[in-house]
Amino acid sequence: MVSVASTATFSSHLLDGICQEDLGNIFSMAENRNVSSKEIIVRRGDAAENLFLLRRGNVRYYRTTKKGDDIMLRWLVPGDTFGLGSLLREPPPYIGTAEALSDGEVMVWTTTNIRKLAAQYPQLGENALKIVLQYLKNYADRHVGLVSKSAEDRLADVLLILEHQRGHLDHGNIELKITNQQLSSLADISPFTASRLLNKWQRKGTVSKRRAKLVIHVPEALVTD
Amino acid sequence: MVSVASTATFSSHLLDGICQEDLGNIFSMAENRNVSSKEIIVRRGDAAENLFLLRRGNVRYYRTTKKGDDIMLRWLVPGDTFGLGSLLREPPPYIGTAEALSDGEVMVWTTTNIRKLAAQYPQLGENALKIVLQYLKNYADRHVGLVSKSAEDRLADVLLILEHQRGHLDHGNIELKITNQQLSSLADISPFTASRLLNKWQRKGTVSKRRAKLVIHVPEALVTD
DNA sequence: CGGAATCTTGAGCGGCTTCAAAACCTGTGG
DNA sequence: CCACAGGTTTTGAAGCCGCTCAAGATTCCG
Repeated sequence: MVSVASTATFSSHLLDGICQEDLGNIFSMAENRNVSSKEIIVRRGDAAENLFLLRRGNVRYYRTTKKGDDIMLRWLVPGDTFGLGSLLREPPPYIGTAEALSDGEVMVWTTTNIRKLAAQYPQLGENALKIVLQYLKNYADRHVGLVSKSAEDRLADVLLILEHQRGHLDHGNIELKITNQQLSSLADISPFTASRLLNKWQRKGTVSKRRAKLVIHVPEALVTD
Repeated sequence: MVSVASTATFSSHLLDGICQEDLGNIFSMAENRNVSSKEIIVRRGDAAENLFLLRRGNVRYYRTTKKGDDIMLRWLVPGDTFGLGSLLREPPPYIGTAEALSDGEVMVWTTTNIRKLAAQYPQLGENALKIVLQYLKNYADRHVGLVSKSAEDRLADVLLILEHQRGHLDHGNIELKITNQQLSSLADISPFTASRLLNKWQRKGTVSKRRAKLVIHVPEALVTD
């Protein structure tokens, strides 16, 4: 079957420690859905009735302030999970809105199905808890950075995280499709400051930045700690 | 038995939906420990080998920046839980440091014991996930506030949260034992700004603030949304 | 080629922080 | 009972980091 072949190379922390057979069963309960660029996948405030596993493409998970500004809570890459509230008996609202940034694919489980699976495979619940705790740590880090680091350091941190998420293939030089606007939203700075900083680094040869295209040449130069 | 009597009036989201009998079993696996003011209960970075349930007293959960400033991640009240990483097979490090702010009591489970219990009572694991997701939402809220609201609005939010945590008995006028320093650390502002704002509110009769003593007279006046 | 999105650059400014110094509270021990 | 020491709070003045705003340049794509 096609799905078996495609799952062979696929990894997600949600499925850590689950054997091939069980995976088949778990996948069979999911719907595979294609999403197109700019599509809203879930909306903040709606009940988390689905669990999503991103398989292809990028998704931004964000909230909008009363003033109308977007704050990106998370830049999602293949293997990432969202909608974990769906594992609870009474799913709480989604914390943010998920928007596809490119065409992509997601696996989708309903609350009912994922809860059945979690009962059958306790590892699933454990993985979910692990992922949420990881998210929690990420928030704490970001928060500490926001009140104690400079705009420059925060943007540098974001770049390193993005590179890391891409699964640092041999040493930088991966092209990321991301705008200054989006970078600034991840670093909690203004797009203008982001532009100035990226240019500074570009002049030093640390990065290349062109319209929605970022390449990190010398990640080491961005390490601040 | 003393413990039965004392548990009767006790509630924590960690134990939601668990019947009296099972509670007895769960409690019997815990150690009851007294903590004294200023005692460090867990330290950031150590493996989360224990699950804690606060029964009496207050605890601050915080991190320290490289510059040496403390950032309070959370103000813990009776019923609150920390060290949820202990539920995982390989406990991750504690995200912050927990320090008792007064004499108090905690229940403590070891990883081994709490995992046995979670296997026996799936509700425990579900509650844990629910709590962590709640924490996640709190972080998102705080983060959005930090980048989009004024210092004044953030401090007002903190005051309302503290009041809410105290289980808003009929309408304000509860005395909270908290310093300006601690308030400012929760609101992500400087102690000087906190002092100025609290004085302003005091002049209007909204709050009373004396050395480490806060009373909120008119919570409504603090609502910003 | 036209138009929309993205990025750049400069100048001005503003909300908080920082720093210093003093006043104030509160528990303690002589 | 008083005085002292520690922690807490106040107040003012100065400064700065990064935001805001405006205008234009650039890139991409249909």
